[in-house]
Amino acid sequence: MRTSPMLTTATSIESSAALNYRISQAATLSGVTPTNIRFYEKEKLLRPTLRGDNSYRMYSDGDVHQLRFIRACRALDMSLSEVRTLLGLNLNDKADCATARGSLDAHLGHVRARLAELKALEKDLKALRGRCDGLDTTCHIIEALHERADRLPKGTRAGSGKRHV
Amino acid sequence: MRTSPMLTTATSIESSAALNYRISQAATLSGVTPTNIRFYEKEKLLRPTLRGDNSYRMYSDGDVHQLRFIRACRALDMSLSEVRTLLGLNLNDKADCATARGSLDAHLGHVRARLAELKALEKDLKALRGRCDGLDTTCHIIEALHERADRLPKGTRAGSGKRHV
DNA sequence: GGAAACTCTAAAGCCACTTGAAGGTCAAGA
DNA sequence: TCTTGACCTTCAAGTGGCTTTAGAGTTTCC
Repeated sequence: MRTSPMLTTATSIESSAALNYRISQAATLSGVTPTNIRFYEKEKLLRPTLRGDNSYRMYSDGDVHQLRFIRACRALDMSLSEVRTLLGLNLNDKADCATARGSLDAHLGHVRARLAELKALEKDLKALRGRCDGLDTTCHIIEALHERADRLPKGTRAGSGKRHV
Repeated sequence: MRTSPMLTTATSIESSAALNYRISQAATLSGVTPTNIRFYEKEKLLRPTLRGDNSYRMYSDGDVHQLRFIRACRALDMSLSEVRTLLGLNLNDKADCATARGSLDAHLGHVRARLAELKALEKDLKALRGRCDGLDTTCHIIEALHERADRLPKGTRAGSGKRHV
């Protein structure tokens, strides 16, 4: 990786912030892959990126910060739409603060719900696993799975396509 | 829902098991939606379904059991490919039993890993939430999120697209 | 001047479904 | 007989958050 590349002049730019980085440098600085940066742009988590003469995307320190902000939110497992909301909020606006708190509360609720599901799941799987040590002539795991199929209540539907551990 | 429909004769069928149900009846009995049954067929979790003269799919009690078996596995959050494996296993085969145990152990491992992640996440979110009650002039949640962005280590990548609470 | 390393775009693949469109089949009622 | 509407059929596209692939242009280094 080059440490101080020759930059093409970014002609289409008037703004004050210096556009010092090409996409892979922004990637290194932010910890978000180039492909993923383009994806975030497409998803409007980043402003339409300014381009140099060669049509290469150019990024400022502010852009890098924003990418890191997105990464911090994603590390908290927030959805991109939650992140989009958070990105637009003003630090000193009471209403925006309420929005942030609401968003966080909702997210925390989801996390706790999933946590409860997974705990129940672990218990269930552990019990199932405990039934079989492979020494017997019949496999008590497969057996129990078939018994389960017969006992299944009407209501319990299969997963809704979100999760998968 | 009709309780005893006039069945079209299933001409293309020699097998012994009676094909008593149309798709929506199989759906009711198994708790898997008709659309989802067709999807499972496409994904080869069900044999190519036998058809009546009108090309309607027809199901036996064994098919219904198999659907419920799939549902039981999905309720344990197994992937369709894990389910596919499990479906082919013989109750009285030592090797198959080892396969079942291996599959379950791996799955349990995934669940536990995710559980650990989510626990850490909850703690983190709780701490973040605790920073702000909305009474101050600046929002300490938004603030903390931006600080986090600046402190983020290089390595920690955003989610890999599997989860989301 | 040539090769490597970057950049670009657009499209498809992943998982487990769900939704929608456009049409065929069948039993009951007017 | 004709219509209504509840079922059934197929194929395609949408969901989320990416990754991967293909094909082509640009820059940098030797």
